[in-house]
Amino acid sequence: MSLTVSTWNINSVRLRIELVADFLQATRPDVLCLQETKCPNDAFPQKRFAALGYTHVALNGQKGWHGVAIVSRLPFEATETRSFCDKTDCRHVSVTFGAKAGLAAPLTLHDFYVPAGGDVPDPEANPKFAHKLAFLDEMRETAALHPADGARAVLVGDLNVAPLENDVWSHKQMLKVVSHTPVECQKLLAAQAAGRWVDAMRRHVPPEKKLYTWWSYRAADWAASNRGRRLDHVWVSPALGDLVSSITVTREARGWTQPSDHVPVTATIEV
DNA sequence: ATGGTCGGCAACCGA
Repeated sequence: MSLTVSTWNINSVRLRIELVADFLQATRPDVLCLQETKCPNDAFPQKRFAALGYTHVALNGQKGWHGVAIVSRLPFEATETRSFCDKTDCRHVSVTFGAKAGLAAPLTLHDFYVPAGGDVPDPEANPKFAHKLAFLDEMRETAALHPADGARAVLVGDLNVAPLENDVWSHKQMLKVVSHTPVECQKLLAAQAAGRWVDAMRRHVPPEKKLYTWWSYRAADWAASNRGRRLDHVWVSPALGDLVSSITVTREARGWTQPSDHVPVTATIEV
């Protein structure tokens, strides 16, 4: 069977619930992972998702900012949230699919929202950048993010780092801009390598080609200037490396009315 | 070289 998983930094799920509904009705992924829900769990628009067929929900939200959520048409065997850097920030939720979803073997899905890191790329001067680097180090060291041989796992989310040269509009001009500094890129790639994760988006779009999932709100004309970054990612364990049959970046979502600055990324996995 | 825009929540902070 095919499993379709979408990831989208929605920048307030309550403000943009109609955009989410439109996307779900058009794309019908089995699972949608959201970041920056900016919504406490008791205020999450769960009924709206249920009406769209997404009756299974795993939440890790808080008031005002951050927050992640997984909504699914398929039931979970288990859900989990993890905290990083000894903070209460809501930046991770994971679910495991299994027999209840019709899978012969379990599959774990992690949804991440990595700290943005502020403006100054110096951990001495900027505690937010220090937090981002520590978060990436902890991702690298976390045993739960090192799938065992043969295990089926997917890691998606807004990782807030565009690690490759063609993940940004200008590698040279972005070298000192938070999200593409060498230290962040190296730490993100180290976390990826430590878990033996496969970058599924770059399996489908060669690294020579520009690929973006985010465009700043500050551009006068985001589409014309096209100064994008690939901040959102889909990683799969080696067991799934050859089983991702499609990757779709819904670029047009950036042009919808009152959009998020991120667009959805959808992966189809032959499980 | 600089400033440009959002969202939450009610001042600015975080992105």
